[in-house]
Amino acid sequence: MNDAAATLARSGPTSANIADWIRTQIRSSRLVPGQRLVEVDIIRQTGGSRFKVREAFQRLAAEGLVEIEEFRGASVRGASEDEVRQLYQARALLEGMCARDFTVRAGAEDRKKLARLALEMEECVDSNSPEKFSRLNSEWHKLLMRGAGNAVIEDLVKRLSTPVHHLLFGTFYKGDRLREAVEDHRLIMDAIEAGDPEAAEAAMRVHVEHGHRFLSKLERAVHND
Amino acid sequence: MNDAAATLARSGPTSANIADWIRTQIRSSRLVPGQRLVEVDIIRQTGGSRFKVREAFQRLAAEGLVEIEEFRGASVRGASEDEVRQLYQARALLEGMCARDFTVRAGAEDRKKLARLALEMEECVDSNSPEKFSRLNSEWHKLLMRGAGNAVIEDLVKRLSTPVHHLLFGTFYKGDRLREAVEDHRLIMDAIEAGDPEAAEAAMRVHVEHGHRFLSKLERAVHND
DNA sequence: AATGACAATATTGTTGACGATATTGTTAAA
DNA sequence: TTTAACAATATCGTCAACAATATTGTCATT
Repeated sequence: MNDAAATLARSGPTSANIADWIRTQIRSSRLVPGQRLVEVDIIRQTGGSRFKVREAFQRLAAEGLVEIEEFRGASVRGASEDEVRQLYQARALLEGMCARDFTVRAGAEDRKKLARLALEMEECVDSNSPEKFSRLNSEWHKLLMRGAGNAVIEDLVKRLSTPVHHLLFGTFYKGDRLREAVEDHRLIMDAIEAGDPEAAEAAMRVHVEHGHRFLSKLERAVHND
Repeated sequence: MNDAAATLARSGPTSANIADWIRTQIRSSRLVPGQRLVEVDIIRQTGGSRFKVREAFQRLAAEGLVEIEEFRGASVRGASEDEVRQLYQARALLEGMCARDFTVRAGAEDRKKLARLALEMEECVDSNSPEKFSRLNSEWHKLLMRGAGNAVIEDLVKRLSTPVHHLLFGTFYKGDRLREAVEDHRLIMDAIEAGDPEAAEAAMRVHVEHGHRFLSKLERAVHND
């Protein structure tokens, strides 16, 4: 039994576990922006103590995911359209840099793994399995950043991504978007394999910008319900 | 009396105040990497309650500024050479983008303010006042990002900067570095005033990279003591 | 029925006490 | 003198009770 499991067994989830749980709820839009996070509810659903729940709130507040008001507790913070734009611009720059670095610096194993992930994702389009695609996609982006030797950037991008991913879950991934993403990935992989860092960076920027556009369209569609 | 002051008066500093205080201590290297942050000490020095101090720790941990180990509490987290490299690369990209956006989007007042700040900083070189220079410099960078309409990026860059600024304080700012920075700023201002966003972005990247080199030199010098 | 004052409840903020763990100091044996 | 075992202290993690505030419900008045 590892440490985490041991801790879990003797005294319920840790504050980090609870924070993760909340993050997941937000990403899957079981918790929507503006919604209040009542301590007792979280306690019931996670089994954590009140103290740990509050610690989790603090961490999430520092990440900008929730907002804490005096005597009103924590609530899910939504991002405005302009904030989303800035976040995606930042991502485009940072991931673009990673694509460039990966082209130059990555080891042989990471290159192979990245190619294999891309292939698996292509298969997901045919078999129409958006959840698997979503998971592989996260893996792919993470591997690209870490393989480029930029773990700090990876962490940063993760933080940037959380507050806007509440729409990109499960059934929302339609066939068109999947095909577009696969096409983008192929361009990036080609550039990497050709050893062309400039092209890899440019292609990655385009890819992230595509994601932004797709999200904007989605939000407009939801808004016009 | 504003809200913050009122709160302060009736019940001591808030957890955000304490977090700020700790951040300042770290930046001014009164707290150095590896050093443990003993709760009682912080309580004595800030007047906050233990609960609030711990909340502050959680926030700082989420920002990556301190590390929390079980039963050993919080300690200041130092950045490795490679982490510093990644942080500066991210800054170069993000601030470069802001310089570009400022050139295109900034209002007339912000442009004027930015130019005035740059002038004041030039005077600081002659009068040899590094603390004032440092303050104005922060102002200048902040204004550039906010004037570009990228407040989220500004916040992000602030977080990126904190863990590495412990050396760039007070007397470390030598005349050479000041002159170099002023020269960089002048190039950036020229590009902005000429309405050349590409040049502004490029000049800003160079400027940040200069800052990185300077810091590296400093660390090597300190290390060889 | 609509509105405002007031009470009841729900929720959060704060404090203090207690147990758990790490760190330091002490002593005795090799 | 050095080291290992043990005790003492310092520090941290957790919890439960209480205080402060917000929210909701009720009732009388218009």
